[in-house]
Amino acid sequence: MSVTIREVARAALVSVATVSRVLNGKGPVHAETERRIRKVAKRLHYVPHGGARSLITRKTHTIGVLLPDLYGEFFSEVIRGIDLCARRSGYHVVVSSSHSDRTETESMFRAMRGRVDGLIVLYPGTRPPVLKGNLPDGFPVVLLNAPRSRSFDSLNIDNFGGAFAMVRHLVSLGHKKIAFVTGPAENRDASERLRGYRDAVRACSADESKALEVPGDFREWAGYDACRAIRNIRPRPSAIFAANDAMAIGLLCAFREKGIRVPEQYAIAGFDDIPIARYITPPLTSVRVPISALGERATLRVLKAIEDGPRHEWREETLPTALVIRESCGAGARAEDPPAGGVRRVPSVSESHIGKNRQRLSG
Amino acid sequence: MSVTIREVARAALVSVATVSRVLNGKGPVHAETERRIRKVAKRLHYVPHGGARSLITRKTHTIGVLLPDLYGEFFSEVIRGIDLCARRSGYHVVVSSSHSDRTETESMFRAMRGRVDGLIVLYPGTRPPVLKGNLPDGFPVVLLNAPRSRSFDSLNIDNFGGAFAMVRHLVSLGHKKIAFVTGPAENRDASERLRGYRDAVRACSADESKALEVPGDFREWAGYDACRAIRNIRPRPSAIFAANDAMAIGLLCAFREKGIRVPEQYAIAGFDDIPIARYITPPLTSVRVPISALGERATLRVLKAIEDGPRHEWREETLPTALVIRESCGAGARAEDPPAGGVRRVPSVSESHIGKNRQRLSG
DNA sequence: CAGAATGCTGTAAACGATTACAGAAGTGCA
DNA sequence: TGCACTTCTGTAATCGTTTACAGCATTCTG
Repeated sequence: MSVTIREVARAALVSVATVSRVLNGKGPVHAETERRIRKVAKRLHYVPHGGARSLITRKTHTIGVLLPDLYGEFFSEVIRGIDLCARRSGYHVVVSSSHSDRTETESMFRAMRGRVDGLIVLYPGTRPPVLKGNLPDGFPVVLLNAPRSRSFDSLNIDNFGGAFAMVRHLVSLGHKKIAFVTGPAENRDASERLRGYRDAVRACSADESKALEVPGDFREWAGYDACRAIRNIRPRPSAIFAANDAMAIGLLCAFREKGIRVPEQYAIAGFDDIPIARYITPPLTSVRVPISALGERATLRVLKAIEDGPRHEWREETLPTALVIRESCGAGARAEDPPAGGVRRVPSVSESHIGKNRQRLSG
Repeated sequence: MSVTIREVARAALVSVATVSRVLNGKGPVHAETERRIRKVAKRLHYVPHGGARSLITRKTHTIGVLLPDLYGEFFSEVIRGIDLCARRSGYHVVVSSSHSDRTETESMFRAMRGRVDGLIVLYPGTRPPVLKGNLPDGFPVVLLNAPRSRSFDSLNIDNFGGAFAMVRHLVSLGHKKIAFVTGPAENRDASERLRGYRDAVRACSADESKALEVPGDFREWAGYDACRAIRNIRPRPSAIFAANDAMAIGLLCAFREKGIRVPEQYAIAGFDDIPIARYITPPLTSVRVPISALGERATLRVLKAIEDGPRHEWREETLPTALVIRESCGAGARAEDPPAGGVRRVPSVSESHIGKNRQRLSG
């Protein structure tokens, strides 16, 4: 069906070795022969078979990314970070997403064998998929968002610290009763943020109470829904910290419908600092998360693991988050926000690249 | 380095053929032998080499997706559609993203050879990358968002129709002067939406004027920025149609800061109907785009092309968009919006699955 | 009991590339 | 002319699988 190196060789009246040499630019080849081979290859639309090639070279120059079934901005942003970083080192990236259960993820590990040189794996929930046994021993893997492990590189975002800092900030504004809208129970980001909230409430001697914790699931409507539950809390909280921006936005929407003023009646804060956070009403106080930096760091580590081979040493790393204060919590620091059109991200290696070529397509 | 089928065979005291037969479940193998082989394979952490396997079977059971350097919700949503659909047919999906220039994209085509059975390609700009010559002849390819072509399957979203319908709607509300905030010039969605706007303005005999077209680039701050330009337009428009929701949100933000009321002073409409569109202030009138359906259709077509082989016939298809009317344009149809937590998407094959397993992770 | 059918296993040839090695042809030098 | 060296090219092994074919036991059938 598709043309092979052998057919090119035959048409150019040379051996496959010579064709290979020309196409890879190694070994001396007569100029005239080279010209002829290139012409034939182009005419026949010859494209080398990557699988066959990597079989013998034992290199795919590709790294794989395994993601759970997630959505939203995070997805594209982390892949962007990975992609840009990998490309700088001449690597391709393949992504496989939407793995909801263990079996699926494990089958994906196996499918990656022989197709990638290393793997970046974003942990889906609390239960880790089985890595050993589904990958060759010593295969380079970087775990994102994973509990600490002795046998793999791992990389985390400081969800705990971000949540802690936000609560401390709210307390510093005079809030004593701070409600918290949680994320989904099985989600690690969510549970770390909850932990940060709880520890900070205790540390800052704000009011502790299970009644202040309202269940959510990271989606807009969960925040919208939480409105009712929050208004029933007695004594009444003065601030609400949502475990992510989407829920904070849902909450704002519900308050507006009820005629409740933010931040006058309730201070509201989110987490993630998604791009629109500063454009909504009122601009949302949030915690900035270095998503594309996460992708970059992960890539650097997996490339290093590939380079180091079996002598690679596993490490754990945590990326810091940062408070972004806007009007929704009443601190009204609109001036601190970078000007429209300016930098609105944490500095990162790719900062200068961002916004140069990327385009928004249908949202 | 990593264990091969030969080592498993040696350790289990059988031939490679028998190991292969056991692991693929074909051919009769003595129960005792099978047990032994499985045990050894597990003990040695044997994972078959996908490249080698597909070399001989001529099947990768994988489809590739090539995306330009884009971001936002669209990215994850289209991949989701593809992934779910592919999985139902037992296919894996690999994505390669962030290709900004032609050379890069073409090198990616070549890298995919021998690693995927078919390709879904989202067109980056107006200039198509060269497909022939970078892929074997007759390779199954589905083009997304591409100009009509005789030699490939192609799939489009009805940007033109959506924009047209929105303008007609605004006119029906009594607006005569409708400003339009454009997307980036090289973007095809953007230019189709602009074309829809222009044609509709003419068809509905609203006021035509180049002055009503304000340049944008699909990002929030472009909408924010457009505020100034729009306020300088004389005579003053009464409605503003932004080429996507992100810009509409930026615009809303700028108006709020200036104390300008929406929809009283300006009616505003967006395009895409991103999830938060209904949660902002005021809820945003928009055009719903069947993103994941786009992914699904594309997958079905590429799978069909793979199945059909050389006898496959190329087709072109356009997916409809739909008006979603909310408060930002003054038609105040809040009641038409589905209730919070309910279905908020166009029906699609995967509708029932959505929201079951997906999780939002850090935004 | 002969011959066929069945069940299990091994040998070896692919798949499409890369590359070590060797050989052929040409050149330079004594 | 003979030898070494360079330049170019071809042969064949190799990567890790799958699978057609063959071979050997064993069981069935008439």
